[in-house]
Parts: sequence; structure tokens; C-alpha cells
Amino acid sequence: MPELPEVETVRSSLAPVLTGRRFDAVEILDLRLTRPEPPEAVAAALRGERVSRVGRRGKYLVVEFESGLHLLVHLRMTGTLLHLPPGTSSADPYRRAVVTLDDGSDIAYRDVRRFGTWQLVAANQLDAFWNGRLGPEPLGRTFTSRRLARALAGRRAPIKSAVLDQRTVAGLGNIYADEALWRARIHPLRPSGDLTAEEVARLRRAVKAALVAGIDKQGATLRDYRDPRGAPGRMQEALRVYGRTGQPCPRCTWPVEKIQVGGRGTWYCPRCQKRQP
DNA sequence: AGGTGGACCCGAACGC
DNA sequence: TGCGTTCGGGTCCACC
Repeated sequence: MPELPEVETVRSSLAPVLTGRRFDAVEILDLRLTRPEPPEAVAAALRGERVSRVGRRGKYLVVEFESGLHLLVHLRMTGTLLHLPPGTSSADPYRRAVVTLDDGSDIAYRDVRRFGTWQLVAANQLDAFWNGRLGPEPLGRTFTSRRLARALAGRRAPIKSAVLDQRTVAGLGNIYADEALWRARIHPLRPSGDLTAEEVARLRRAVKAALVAGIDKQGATLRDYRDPRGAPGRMQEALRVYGRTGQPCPRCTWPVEKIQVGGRGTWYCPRCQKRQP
């Protein structure tokens, strides 16, 4: 499941491949990918565009063109971008789009569950797009304890749900939310607004540390995630609690437990992450 | 207004 | 063995 570290890995791998290249041919094979825009319209708009930059915002991959057009790719659950050198493309029933670059290589978009999206946004609409959806970038300067505290103040939802809310902070999904709360030693069901200033500060540091660990290991491959070369990440071997029911907490050896929070499977250490501070 | 739960989608894992 | 059922995941939307 691509979260910020996985998308960042895709970004850093695609940047040297895409920057300066022109989109020579664009084929969109799935009606859902560009909904509500017709695939042909999006394909036509992308054709002939030259890439100036490959960025990321939260879990969105941002392909910026010299014209000012932006292509926002969200991989959701099972989306994968693959770089295929000339002559290496083979049949794939889950291929949803293909871009042929002016060096003859292809970028193939694969998505088994078809949740992923491709959206076109003009430069002058970009800020409005982010503002309505995403909070601060967790590895940027704007993600301060003060800002996090303000986002959590007065909220009764469990802290895990608040951390998954992309307007609180952009980029965490189920894996890194659990990992961050474990690092911060905060129980996932704690009401968000009840966190002390010290806990908020700890949570901020923990969010950053969990994401940096994921980036360093080039993402977690639990099942589907692959980088653009088709390689899996290594973070799955370094997860502290996610998916580790019954296994010893790496900090205190107590068995990790699984509960449901806001409908999401949630792993935590009952000894390190107390309900009461 | 904030919080919650269903819809979307489909393969894998599970239960009988 | 073969079938049907459940699950999960991010985001949006309807509803409370």
C-alpha cells in the first residue's frame, strides 16, 4: 500500500527517467482512472508535454510540465508505475495506462484494484487543490508541534483516526500511522484532543522518524508495492508493530496486540502504549 | 460540525 | 476439492 515513503521512492526513481522527457504517446485503458474526465481528453492533453519536474505532495506523485500543467497520480492501494526500457514491455492484464517517452521507453501504470487516479491540474489551481485536501508535509518545515497541536485540539476522534486524516498531516496510511504511534508510545484510541503538549511533540518526531525509516528502506512491500524498476522495498522487515500480532514488542518484549480503530486493523504494544498517559 | 460507516474494487485468505 | 464469504486499503460522500 503506497504511503508517503513508497510514493517518495517512486518519485526519486522516476525523476531522472522523466525530467526533460516528452510524452510522445499516451494510452489510457481504464475509464475509472481519469473519472470524471474522459480518458481520451486527458491523454490528448498530455501528448507532447515535456516534464520539468517530478515532485510529491503527501501520497500524490506530481509530474510537472514546462507548460505549467500538472499531472497528479494517486496510487491508492495497488497502483504501480513501471519504467520499461525499449523492447521490454510484455502483456499485463492489469495495465491501465501507458506513456511512451521521447527516448523510446515506456512508463506503464498497473493497478489491480483500479482505485488509483490520474488528474490534471493547472498551475494556478494547484494550491486550492492541496488546501482542500492536505495538511502540512510531515518532512517539511511547516509541520510543527504547534500546528499539530492546533489540528488535534478539541477533537474527540481516536488519535489513530486523526493521524490517518490527510488534513492533519499528509502522507500517513495504516502502516506508518501504527508505526508512528508505537514510536511515540501513544495508545491508538486516545482521544486526539487529550494529548499533552509533550505527547504532541513526541508524536511529531515519531511521525517523521517512521516515515524516514520507510524512505531509507525504500518502502514496505507487504504484497503489491514495487518501485519503478519492479523491485520490492525492505521496510516490511523493519516494522515494529504493524501486522505483528503476538510477536514481542521490540522495546519491551510484550506481545503486540491487534484491535480495530475506526474500522482499521491497528497494531500496538499494550505495555508501551498505555491508555492513560 | 465533527465523527462514523458505507461505497468503490478485486484478489487472497479463510471457512465450511 | 470446491465453493461461497470475508477482508483490506485510501478517499469520498452520505448520514447522524
